[in-house]
Amino acid sequence: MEITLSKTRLEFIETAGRLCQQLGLPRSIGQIYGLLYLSPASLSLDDIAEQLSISKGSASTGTRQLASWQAIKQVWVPGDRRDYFEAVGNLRDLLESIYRNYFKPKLEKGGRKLDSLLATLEEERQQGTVSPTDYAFFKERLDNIARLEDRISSVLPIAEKLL
Amino acid sequence: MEITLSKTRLEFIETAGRLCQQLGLPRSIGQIYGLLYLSPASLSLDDIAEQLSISKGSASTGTRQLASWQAIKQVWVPGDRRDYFEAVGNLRDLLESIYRNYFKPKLEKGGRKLDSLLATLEEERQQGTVSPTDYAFFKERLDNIARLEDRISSVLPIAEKLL
DNA sequence: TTATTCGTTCAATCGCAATTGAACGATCCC
DNA sequence: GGGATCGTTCAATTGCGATTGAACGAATAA
Repeated sequence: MEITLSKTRLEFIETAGRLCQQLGLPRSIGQIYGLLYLSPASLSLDDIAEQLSISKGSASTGTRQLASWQAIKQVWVPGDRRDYFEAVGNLRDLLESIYRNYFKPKLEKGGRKLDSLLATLEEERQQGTVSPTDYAFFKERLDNIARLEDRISSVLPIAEKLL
Repeated sequence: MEITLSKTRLEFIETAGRLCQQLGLPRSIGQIYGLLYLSPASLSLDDIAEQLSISKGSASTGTRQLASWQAIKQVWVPGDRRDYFEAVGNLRDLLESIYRNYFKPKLEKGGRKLDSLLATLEEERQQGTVSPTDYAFFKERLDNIARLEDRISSVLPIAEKLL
């Protein structure tokens, strides 16, 4: 397959790559998604590696990551044993998937961590490791976080629906 | 000033540091905010550097960054020419500030980038660099992103208020 | 004035995670 | 069967950005 990327696609790929980088994700992942998002036809691993000038290893790792987030999907091309990929075009669904598979678990984990911190704090209070005034201060600040987390957890799904 | 950090504070600092790291921010910034958030008294630059075992340079850079986000504020201690810092306890306000100073500019910048991409696409269409079918495909996909961005821009402020 | 004590800056260093690329097993074709 | 073409893995490398620490200017104290 011999394709020259138009200027629009090149810029888009670059932007997507930088976006991922700023989010702390591998740049290649953004590039792969960007390439696929603006691809009328589905692409094989070798297509991706070639067009982006990245190693096949990176392409393999990146596509698997993206597929696990349901940002791209594997499509079967009859008569070809290669894996082909295409981007999930519905960004609304993608966002929903990211929330469910990424944010929500993180929030829940944060909540558990907070509970454990409050437990340690109680422990320290009983042992007298913290002064009563310090205890009161810590307790209030941790409770503040807990309250915010609860509100976020209840608002996010609503915001999701509003989209 | 000679303080021993309680277990609760130590764990909190560690957690805040890792949270920042996962968000692609310097770990030290999370640690500084964590330390200040659970500090009944305001702390000087040297206090921070010592308690966290980081260099004064890092402490200086980190505090300035956090102050620019209005996550911490400088407080004046009469008779002391050192800078003292304390965390802004109201996380609700902090979130609002982060949205206004960080997310919103990013969204606007993204919108401008998208406009420029659409412009190059039109250009390419006129030059005949892209086939009509490719053009249609690209156009639709880019428009999808634009629509999502618009919805996000209008929903986020609402979600903000719901918190 | 000189000597300290601040905070900041920035070149050098370091650490981490992304990326590479060769080796590998699996699958398909002949 | 053998050879070619897949995708995956993982140790080695690389690149980037966080961190350090010494140098610096400014402000204060002696």
